[in-house]
Amino acid sequence: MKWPLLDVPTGATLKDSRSPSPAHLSNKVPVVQHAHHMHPLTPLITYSNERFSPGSPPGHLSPDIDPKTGIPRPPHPPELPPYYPLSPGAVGQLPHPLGWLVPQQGQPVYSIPPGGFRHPYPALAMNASMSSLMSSRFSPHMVPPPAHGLHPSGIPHPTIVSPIVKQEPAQPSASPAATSKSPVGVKKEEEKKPHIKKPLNAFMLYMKEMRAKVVAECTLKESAAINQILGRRWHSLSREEQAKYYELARKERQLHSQLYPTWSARDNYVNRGCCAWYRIPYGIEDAVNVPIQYRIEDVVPGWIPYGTEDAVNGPIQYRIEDAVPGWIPYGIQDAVNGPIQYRIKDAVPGWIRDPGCCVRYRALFTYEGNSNDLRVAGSGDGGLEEMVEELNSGKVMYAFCRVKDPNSGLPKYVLVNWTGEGVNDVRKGACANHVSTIANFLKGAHVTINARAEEDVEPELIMEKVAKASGANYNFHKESSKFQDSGPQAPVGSVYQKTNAMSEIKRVNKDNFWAKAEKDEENRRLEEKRRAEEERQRLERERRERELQEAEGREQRYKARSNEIEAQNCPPVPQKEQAEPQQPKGFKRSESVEKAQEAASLVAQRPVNPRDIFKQREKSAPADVAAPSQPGTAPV
DNA sequence: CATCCTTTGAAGAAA
DNA sequence: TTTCTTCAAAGGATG
Repeated sequence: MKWPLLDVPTGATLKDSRSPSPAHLSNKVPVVQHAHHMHPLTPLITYSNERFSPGSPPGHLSPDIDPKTGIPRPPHPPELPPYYPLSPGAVGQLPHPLGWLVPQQGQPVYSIPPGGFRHPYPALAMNASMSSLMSSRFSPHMVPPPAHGLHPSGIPHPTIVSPIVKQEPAQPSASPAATSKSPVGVKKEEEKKPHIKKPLNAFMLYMKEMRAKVVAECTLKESAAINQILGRRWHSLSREEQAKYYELARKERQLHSQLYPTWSARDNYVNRGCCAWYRIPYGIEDAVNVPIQYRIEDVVPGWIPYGTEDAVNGPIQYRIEDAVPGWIPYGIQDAVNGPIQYRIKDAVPGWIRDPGCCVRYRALFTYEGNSNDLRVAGSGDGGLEEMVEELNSGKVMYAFCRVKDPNSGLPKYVLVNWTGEGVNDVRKGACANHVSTIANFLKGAHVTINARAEEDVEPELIMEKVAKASGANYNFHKESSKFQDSGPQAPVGSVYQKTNAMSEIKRVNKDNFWAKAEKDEENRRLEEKRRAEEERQRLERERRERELQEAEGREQRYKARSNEIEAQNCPPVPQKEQAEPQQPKGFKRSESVEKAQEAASLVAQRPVNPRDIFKQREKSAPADVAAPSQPGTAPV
């Protein structure tokens, strides 16, 4: 889902928190972006199956000969390998694998960002090779820190990229110049604050190494398709083969944490910190002075969009005079009282389903004096107990509180219509007419409770009702006896006595008038609730249908692409489920005795003889050969 | 030109 | 503790 309202003019564009990073918010800044074949962490050494064995020091950490280049490599401390793999397919395009020996060609590991970090190796003893590296390439103390994340060699370091890619959308300093991709603008930004990338995980390392190979082997160039192939290949790798990438990833993380001890993955989040969830410019300044930014075409004079939109009615706007710094209105308001506001830090980024979803805390509403103006009397993070304490026996109040459904564990919202015992009857009657308005106003409520005394709002009682409302664990013994006497009391039978209408009316008028009125009101509320529920279900149904259609579309696209991948005659993807004879040449799983045993056990569990499968495949081979000419019919 | 797509795994936040 | 979200890379496809 996109934010239709929020197009920040400075270029510090907002994004949906659930969608991938926009390119300009991620790392695709040409001036600092490394070539795709460059590993972020010094791609100096190629992976080699023969030379790496998990559990023992990696082969490349000892002095040996690079099988590809024939050039000897120096030793390295095993606990801190500064060298990282190089994509084999990219060897020819890259700086020499031993570039670190040749100034201007190699890249260091994470360079020291300007502004300074702590010593990159706080806990490491420096051996001879290490010290030589440090003196020539690593020491931030001896070499002036490179500006804007550039290595002293002049080669931009891939791990540190322009800060603009991750800047907060609402940064006042985000000038248009800084957001352009001009080298000058980027450079300036980089000088201010570098962006340290995440260390690559095992799969990313694998992907980096294998991508070029896969691309070379098939005609598909689209990365998404290549990634699918790589993902399948990754799963087909043996544990030993994967282990080396996990090990490399582990070392990468270790090195990263040593170089950037204060770095956190959260630093790269577009929205940082709990109080910064809601980075949506909402038209007023919050406590940290986020500037006013919203799309001009969404502005109605005198009104401000608050960052979300109703699926049906478009942007929800609220009056400027109702804005309260640090607070965001739900966008729902009645005719008189203006919007209910909630704290920015309580906002859920991305969307607002209903008011209840936004209320991560309880809220209490009451009237302003004797007027009908509703105001927020209090709010907080406490539960029902705290809420009960704040109910005033001299006031009419409405409490909205989130609780946890004891059956499902899901959040439920409770609306308490509170009429204090000390409220005079005239006021009671007047406010009784507001109940339905309130119920409509706070649509998210799953349970509504009409209370006059503290015993009506016992947390246990409320939770019982919540449990009942969820439909599970229903226990009629727990049913309140409140309304039991309103049903037919007399037994049906020979002793049945005809009801005297007049006396009944009299009795009702005298004794049960208020009870009846309350019951009528209750019924009305139930009816409204039912309608609201129907509406909700309708919307939910529509949403499901929409999602279903989208899913079908995706499925079709996926199938089409899969067919295309097959039709492209890409390198076969070894499947663990397939019989051993199907394994492509060079696949080294059989090298592992453990794997062979595992495979044997799998074969033994098969109800069908793999040999038969193989024979069947042989028989159907001619048909398969014809498949590429008909991509649409190719097996997925 | 900006964004999406697509993969897995690590980290952090939220439930 | 479990679940969800974000971001790492890549570059063609898409709007």
